Amino acid sequence: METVTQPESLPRAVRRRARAEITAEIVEVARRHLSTVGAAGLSLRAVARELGMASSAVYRYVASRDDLLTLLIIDSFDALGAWAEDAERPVPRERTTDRWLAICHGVRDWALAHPYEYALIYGSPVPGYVAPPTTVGPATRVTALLSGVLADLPAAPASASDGAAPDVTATGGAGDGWRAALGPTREFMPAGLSDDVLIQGLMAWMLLFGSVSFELFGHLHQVIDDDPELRRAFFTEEATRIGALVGVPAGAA
Amino acid sequence: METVTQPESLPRAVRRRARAEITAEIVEVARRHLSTVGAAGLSLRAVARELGMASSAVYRYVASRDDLLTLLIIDSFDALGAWAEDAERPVPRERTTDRWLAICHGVRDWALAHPYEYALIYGSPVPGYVAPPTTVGPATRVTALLSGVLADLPAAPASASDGAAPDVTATGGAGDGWRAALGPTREFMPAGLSDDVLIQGLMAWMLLFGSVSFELFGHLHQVIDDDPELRRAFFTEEATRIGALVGVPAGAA
DNA sequence: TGTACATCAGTGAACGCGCGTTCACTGATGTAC
DNA sequence: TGTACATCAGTGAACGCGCGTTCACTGATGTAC
Repeated sequence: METVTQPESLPRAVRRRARAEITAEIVEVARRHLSTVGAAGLSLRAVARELGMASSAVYRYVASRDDLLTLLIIDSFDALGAWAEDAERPVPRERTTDRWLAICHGVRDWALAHPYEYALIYGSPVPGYVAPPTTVGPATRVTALLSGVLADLPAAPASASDGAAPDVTATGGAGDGWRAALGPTREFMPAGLSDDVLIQGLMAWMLLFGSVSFELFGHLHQVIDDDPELRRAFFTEEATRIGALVGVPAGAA
Repeated sequence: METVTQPESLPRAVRRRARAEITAEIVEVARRHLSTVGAAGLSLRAVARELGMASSAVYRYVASRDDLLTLLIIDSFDALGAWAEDAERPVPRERTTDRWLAICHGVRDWALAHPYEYALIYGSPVPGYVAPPTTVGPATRVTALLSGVLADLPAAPASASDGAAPDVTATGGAGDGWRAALGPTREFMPAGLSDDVLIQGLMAWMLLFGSVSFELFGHLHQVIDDDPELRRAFFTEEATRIGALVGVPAGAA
């Protein structure tokens, strides 16, 4: 009766599930610790202590401190991506401006609610830590959302038509090296997009995260009013203008 | 003969100079350590060790580890500011485009040459550390340079004339809160600038540092070609387009 | 010119702490014959 | 149904390390009378 490739015995499956649950609990506690102590101060022992287990026991679930960091990074990228997706989902597909704003605000709201996780993924690299390739997938979820909106724009996205600056395309003497630099981006983007669209898109992406980082890391202190409502209004205006850089119409859709 | 307010005895002055020299040496060593170990890992004991003095001796010069961090932060802002100033200085005043590019490249070059100092001032905040007001002055040097260029633009800076997107000024329904949020900025800028000019300037500023941060913190991996020359060309194009956002002409001046 | 005193850079030991990781082990649970 | 074996979560002690900060002190140098 036993087939040759019996898939997995039941007790083994139970154990595996338990493993996964405890690993999740470890990551969860680590995430909380991150919020008080930062990435560099994160300690396996402290996590174990809070979970009431011997520090050595954690090594059954996590290979090393760096491994735990990796789990946290993936988790954070995923949480941010999911949050932004949730923010966009209820908006009807044709309301591209509102979708764009929803995504931008989604990123900012998540960052404000999870400042240390945001700093973990968009702040200074942890010295001595190298992110493994496992982390790149989750990192692209927001990018995918943003370019999804651009793909749904009615007219030719950006280029000479709307808000974007068209006459800048030809560089002032510096040459065309920047076009070659776009190589890796072109791999991941739908074919046929002009260099101009690509670089404007990248700049919009960097400006979005640059703005959120500046706000979160305190560089808007004594620059933009501290009042949360005003900050939000300022960001809305910013996000609108960022959208305009890539052809998202500014007026209400 | 002795006047009432004798200014300072010579030996006291000598001692003071010695103090300043040793303090500078401590900061210098700390800066080097920063490059291998990051802000969170910076250790007074390690610095003392390298200087060949007892760890307790450092406390004659520096009140605490946080105090040393503050010195490093001020130092870094100053170094970045000086570097950018040096980059702009040789460019003739009327060549505004070249000045703009020189400043942008100055920021980037310094950041690439001093990644950990850059991360110290523009990366994640160090948990538990609060920057004292002493640090704000040096932090504004680059900003001053950038707005200096804008002030020298021939026509009305930005607004409806050139590359910037003019029709975005009126927001799509979100209201005018963002104008109020500009309050602190208006204090530090020459009077008479429109809200539009201010917000575009802020966005240019954030995009400049956002771009440098993204490159330095590894977010351009698999996005922009790794080749340093191509990266530089890409940044030149970016800086040109950032300038266009605030009315810096794109063509060769 | 000489002596009592003040200043102050630097020492070295100590306090009390936390860390990552390894290792031999116990003991419960499942597996194969 | 029963027994020998394998798996594996979890323990607790240990290794070897580094940290920030304090404190009583030495000893050179300058100062005031």
